[in-house]
Amino acid sequence: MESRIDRIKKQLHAASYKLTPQREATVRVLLEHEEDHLSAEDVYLLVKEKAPEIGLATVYRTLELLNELKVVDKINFGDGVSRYDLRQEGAAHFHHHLVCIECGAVDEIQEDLLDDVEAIVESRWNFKIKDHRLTFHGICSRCHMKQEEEGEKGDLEKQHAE
Amino acid sequence: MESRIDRIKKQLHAASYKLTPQREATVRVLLEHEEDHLSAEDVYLLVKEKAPEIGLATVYRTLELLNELKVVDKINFGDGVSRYDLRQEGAAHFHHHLVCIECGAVDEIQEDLLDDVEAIVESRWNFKIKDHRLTFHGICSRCHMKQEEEGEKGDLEKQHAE
DNA sequence: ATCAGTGCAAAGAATTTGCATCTCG
DNA sequence: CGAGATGCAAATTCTTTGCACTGAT
Repeated sequence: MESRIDRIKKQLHAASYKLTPQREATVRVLLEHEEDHLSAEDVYLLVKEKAPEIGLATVYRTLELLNELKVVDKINFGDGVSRYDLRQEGAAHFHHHLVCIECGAVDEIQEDLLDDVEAIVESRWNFKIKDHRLTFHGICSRCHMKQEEEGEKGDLEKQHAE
Repeated sequence: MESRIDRIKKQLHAASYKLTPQREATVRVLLEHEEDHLSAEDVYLLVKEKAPEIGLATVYRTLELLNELKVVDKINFGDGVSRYDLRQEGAAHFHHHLVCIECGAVDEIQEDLLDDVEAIVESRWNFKIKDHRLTFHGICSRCHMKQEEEGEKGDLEKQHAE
């Protein structure tokens, strides 16, 4: 069976780029941290564990390249750094994110859910959609549960607190 | 009738901030360029026309403040700079954007359209949504039309081109 | 008089670029 | 071999911060 990395290799070759050890190491890190929304610096530190000679500039150049090839998507959650997220194989569109405003966790939604909305936008605004970015900001299930626990405690403590 | 700027003034005061001339000038620029997705630098240059002594740092500080007060939303279209978009008065959620990958134009969608999707996300992922960011990337109606015109020309020119 | 707000310049952080050197195809 | 890729350091770009000063209440 053809591995994920082999297919990425082919994509590089198809666009006449070389598969250098540095690029391979970078891709492997991305594959091993698929759900982690790594920044360039994060990727750099992880790649460095296996290929210590690599430079940060190379990581930036590789991520930029992978972004062009649509192997990764560059995303920005508003915290000053770009993050790089592997695109699901065969996914027509980019997946969505749930950003928790309490704990900062970022979860992924692979389901598209936007078909209806996109149909409306395409027809009503006459806009040919090629891709999308959808992020929800709110309270994740974990923080939600935590708050409920504290809420129970809070009921008892209310008399003492300010 | 109470003006938009008066209401922003009240919001500032409610949070015990002053509406200084610099802040007022900044807000006015935002009001006058409501659809323009200005960067901090853009705002700075525009404010400078009316209040030449203002410093860039003050603009950054004001925009940050307005962002905290939810008067503006800070957005990022992936071009390295943050942009600041006035929130519609009374809008529960942030509006959406259409970014044209041909000409770079950014149009706004004030309609929410996400009610159904949000209901699904809230129940299926148990995530309490507080806000969202939705951007579509594609070809805007203007570029679309332009391309069709060129397409017609193209049919005639095809024999000559590479 | 106080204290938030300001302007300026310097600092900081993220990313890009120039260039000599190396290496994949 | 030779174009493309790399590593390093310097340069850029965007944004934040320190600090002395100003201006309202």
